[in-house]
Amino acid sequence: MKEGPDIARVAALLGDPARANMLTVLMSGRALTAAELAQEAGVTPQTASSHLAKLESGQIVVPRKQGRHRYFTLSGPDIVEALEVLMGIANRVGHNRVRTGPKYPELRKARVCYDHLAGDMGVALFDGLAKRKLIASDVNGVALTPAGIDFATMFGIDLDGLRAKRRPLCRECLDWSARQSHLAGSFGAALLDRFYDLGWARRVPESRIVRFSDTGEKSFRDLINP
Amino acid sequence: MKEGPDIARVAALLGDPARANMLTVLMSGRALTAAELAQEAGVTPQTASSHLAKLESGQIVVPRKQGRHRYFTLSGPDIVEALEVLMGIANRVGHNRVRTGPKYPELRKARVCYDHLAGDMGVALFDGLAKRKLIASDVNGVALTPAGIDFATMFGIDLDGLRAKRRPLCRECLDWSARQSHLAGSFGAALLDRFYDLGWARRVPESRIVRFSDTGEKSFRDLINP
DNA sequence: TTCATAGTTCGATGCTAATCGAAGCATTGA
DNA sequence: TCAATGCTTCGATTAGCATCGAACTATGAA
Repeated sequence: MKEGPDIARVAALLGDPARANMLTVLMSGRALTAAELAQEAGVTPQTASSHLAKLESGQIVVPRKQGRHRYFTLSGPDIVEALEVLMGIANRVGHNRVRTGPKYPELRKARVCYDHLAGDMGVALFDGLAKRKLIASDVNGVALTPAGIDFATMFGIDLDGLRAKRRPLCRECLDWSARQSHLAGSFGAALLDRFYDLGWARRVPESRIVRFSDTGEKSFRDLINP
Repeated sequence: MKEGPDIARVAALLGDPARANMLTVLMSGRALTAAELAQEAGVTPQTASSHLAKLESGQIVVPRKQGRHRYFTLSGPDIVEALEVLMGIANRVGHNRVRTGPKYPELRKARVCYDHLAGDMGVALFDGLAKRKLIASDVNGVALTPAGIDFATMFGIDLDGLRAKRRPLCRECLDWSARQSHLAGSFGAALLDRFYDLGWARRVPESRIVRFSDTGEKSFRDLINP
């Protein structure tokens, strides 16, 4: 008997097309109902129920009841990270499900990864913050520098409020499409919320795509490369 | 039909106990034969052959023939990263295969992750280098600072030789046991080789455990926290 | 040349898991 | 109170996959 973590059990939970579809759509960070997940997965509610029971038992998703609705979310950012890494591998080895249309390039450009910005613009954000020395390495991956703290305050982000949460301010997340890192963590999430608030970007409904306006993208570029 | 990378196919490849055992042992960075992998996986050579064919077809492992032996290695560092992330999840959700004995704590303390140091000491290494400002964030995660370049030279590492290789000098790798990052990349690998050369540490045969001598561990602690 | 070893292929077996129709339970709205 | 909706459970069906004994192929040593 081998010792250590049983990765086969976790991987097997992710390794079914229906469950993978559910988890992928949950990467948007939004809670979804069992019926919605069934539809996204392309299976009947009975089948979806069976899959969700497995995911819940394996602590991959967390349920929450509200009347007769049952909402599900991913159980932690490590699930998002696993899915991103697996997407990167699938992309490299050519296991892609391709449908002609504009959405795929848009997903690569800017999308939500759980609650923060991913895609080429997410990577550019990370790069720009590092180049401006607003973030730097530490044992948790990345942390805000003193200059970064000033910047956050000037940019309208309540750092004290973020620190009150039980999650790291900054965390590095591997971006499958760019094969580089973007910024996760509560600060990363707050930045994306701020872009929404400023009107620079908005979520495309029923999708993980984040669409920047022309002026929003210009402001974004100015922010990371003044 | 959903567009994008087909993570279910990749995850399914990892989601079989026999295949997961093979991949885990390949995380040591060494090439292993089909017979060795069969033994590690606890299956017959026929079964191992079948599994290896799937892993090869899915570009998870790369084969190399040498006489009548067929050696296998992991196809890239992203596979290592995927396995580490899955181990982290398995650890968090309690999917552990536990065997009483000394090895598990030793695996957590110091082990090889493909070709670099992982475990608590790997995380301490990362932390120490960051605190000494020898590494810093950049778009690829981490990079050597100018002070870090000086340090590497003084420590006996041929950076020019490393740069000649087609892989990043520094890369961040999530450590499942510590839930923090350790240092991968060619520089990370060179550091571990240097620890071996200096006699500070050695590989435990047939295992991923890296065992530091008492004086070696003291030198290591002095290095990261002078 | 012959024998031993490494590894693969073939075919059979058995098990697991995904699927859904039918039925049932819990909750909400009329 | 009753009907509608969301969701789960039950049971049957089917497909896929892991397993290994037997046989085969390729390579190396005697």
